[in-house]
Amino acid sequence: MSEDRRRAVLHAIVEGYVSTSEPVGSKALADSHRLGVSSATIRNDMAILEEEGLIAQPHTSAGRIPTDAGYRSFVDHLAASALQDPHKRAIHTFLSDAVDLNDVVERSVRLLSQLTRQVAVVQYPSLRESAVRRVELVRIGTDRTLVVVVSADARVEQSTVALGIEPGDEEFERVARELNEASVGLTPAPLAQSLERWVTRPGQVIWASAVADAVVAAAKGGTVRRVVFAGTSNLARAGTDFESDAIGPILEALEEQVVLLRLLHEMTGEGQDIAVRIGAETRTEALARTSIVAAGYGPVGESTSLLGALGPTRMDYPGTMAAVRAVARYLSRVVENE
Amino acid sequence: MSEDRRRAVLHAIVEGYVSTSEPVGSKALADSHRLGVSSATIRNDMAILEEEGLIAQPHTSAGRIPTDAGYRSFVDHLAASALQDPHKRAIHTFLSDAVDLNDVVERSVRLLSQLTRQVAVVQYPSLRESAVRRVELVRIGTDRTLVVVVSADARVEQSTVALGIEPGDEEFERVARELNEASVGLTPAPLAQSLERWVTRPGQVIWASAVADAVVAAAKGGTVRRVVFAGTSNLARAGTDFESDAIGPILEALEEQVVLLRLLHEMTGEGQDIAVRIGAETRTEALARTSIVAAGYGPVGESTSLLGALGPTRMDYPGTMAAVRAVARYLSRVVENE
DNA sequence: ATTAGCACTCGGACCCCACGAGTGCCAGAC
DNA sequence: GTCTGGCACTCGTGGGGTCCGAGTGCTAAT
Repeated sequence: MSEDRRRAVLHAIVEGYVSTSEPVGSKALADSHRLGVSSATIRNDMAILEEEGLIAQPHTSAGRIPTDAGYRSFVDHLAASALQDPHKRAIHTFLSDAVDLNDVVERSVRLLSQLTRQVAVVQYPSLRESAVRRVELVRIGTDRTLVVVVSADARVEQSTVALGIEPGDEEFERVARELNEASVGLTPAPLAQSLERWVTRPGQVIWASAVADAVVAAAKGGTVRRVVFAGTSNLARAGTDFESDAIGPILEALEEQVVLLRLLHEMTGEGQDIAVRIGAETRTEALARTSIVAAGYGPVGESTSLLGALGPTRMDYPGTMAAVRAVARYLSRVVENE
Repeated sequence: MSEDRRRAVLHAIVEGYVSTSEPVGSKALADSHRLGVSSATIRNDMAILEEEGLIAQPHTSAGRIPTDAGYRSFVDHLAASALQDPHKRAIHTFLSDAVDLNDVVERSVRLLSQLTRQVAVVQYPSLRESAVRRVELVRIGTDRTLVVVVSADARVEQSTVALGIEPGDEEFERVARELNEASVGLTPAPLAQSLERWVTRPGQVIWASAVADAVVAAAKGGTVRRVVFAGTSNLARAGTDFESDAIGPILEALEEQVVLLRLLHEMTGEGQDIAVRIGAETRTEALARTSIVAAGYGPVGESTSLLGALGPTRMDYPGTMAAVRAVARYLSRVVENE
């Protein structure tokens, strides 16, 4: 059956093009990849692959390069490959002595960018719902206050609130105390109810609701779901065939966190443990020549946050996927324990 | 005296080259810049400027471009120019509704990158010494704890500490209470003494010193002095004459925060309100073709933190300096009030 | 179904040359 | 002494033409 060989040819083309970044011809394939057939046969297969839209030739007298669809077929028929041992060790030593959540995320993103030699992206984890441990009000100026919420799972959220009026010190202290009494030990849902009651108490100060809203928001953990990235220099590395005018839009898209977030979010709706978007599949003008490999991570069962790697369409998919998978797995474990 | 005119010629060359990114010739200068002299005279001046090492020609039959020394002379003889009004308004609207310190820094760095159309860099502010308002211990796992220090000036620092043993709940609560008693209301210096006494109390638990160290460190505000940047896409913008292989090293240098920190630090040791490093003056291989404009900011009198803009040597120095100065000033005021 | 052979295509490298921007210098004017 | 007009010279850029060879598609043979 030539079906299998055609797939082998496609694989060989992808691998060849990825490693050399030059179109690969039928002769080169016949020589190096010991497929057991002659170049003429390969040419026939190539003609079919081209008809199917999986490969293309930049110009008549050149070899073939994979199309987006070609890469797609390649990754779809890829068996999960394991990460190399030295890399595994790197993950361990790199992440094991992180001091807090920020640090974990920061280290992860750097690590991932080094392993993949691509741009790495890590979304801050959304920890699961947990009870409020303490609420702290700190006065700023005369009519504003900082609200700090410490949750039982060691998260600290803060935000500032404008009070509208200038409460006396005594009133301020009293409200802070009452607020704690109404909040401590509660998870978001009951917390919201409890504070609702607290705010509507007869004689309650008018700035209570502003503060209560801030506490609820902080407890939901949800301020903004930030994304950090690292390894942008890999975009300009020799071997990535980006022109300098192609790099600009990519960097813009990265800084435009909204775009990334939307994209990552779309990608995990799909159920698999790891998702790949190739070229135009990103449906983003600036990223038309890039691919993204993303995986979810988080406590077992609910992988609620995302991380991934972004690089040229012509990337090492197996290696990148292995690295992303490995880091996601490790990070899940870390988040679990925190 | 031709001295003045030579300087005018240099200025004109810098301005011309900055705006067109093409070497400027004597004829073009005579025509456009109405210096009142003919191209021949300008040629003579150019010959002298070239001897002085302020300008150079890429090849024999091309115009002149400024050397690093030329730019240096240009900025040294620059009168401080004011920022355009619309930009001033932009600063105000952009920064006025930031919610917390993180947000302020984040917004500042974006703003600065937009104003200058360069890569903007902002170092996190080091707030002045202030008293500890509250210390919170939150248990993580069995033998680790999160230490949260809230200071009177609305800063929140956190770090995790390994305890070495697994204290009982009751012991844990007691230590937390005592720790607060020994800490609240103190500024770093007396705090250190107080905690020293506390740790050496007879019968004190052995993990007290680890926690105390963390509190002192947090109170000093000093964890890590992070640097954030934005606008990296400006490096690849059309008009910056960076090749894509020049961009890589620059991005690397940016991610390598150490390099930036050292550089920024060097720059403010010099006393002026604003410092400029041009090309090779950065003494950093990767940044040989870039310039940095930096200013300190912080509470009046002590501008302890830094921000700046980084771009190609061929940058708009007056505009960039005005923007950096303006943002630094505004940020100082914000930090002052927080 | 595979292979050997062959004519054909076309992009890239190379060379050559003309063009013109820009220079340096000199002799003359103010 | 300073500036200017003029002129010969330099050299990088870009257009046009040619050659080369990698790689192809097709056909006939196995």
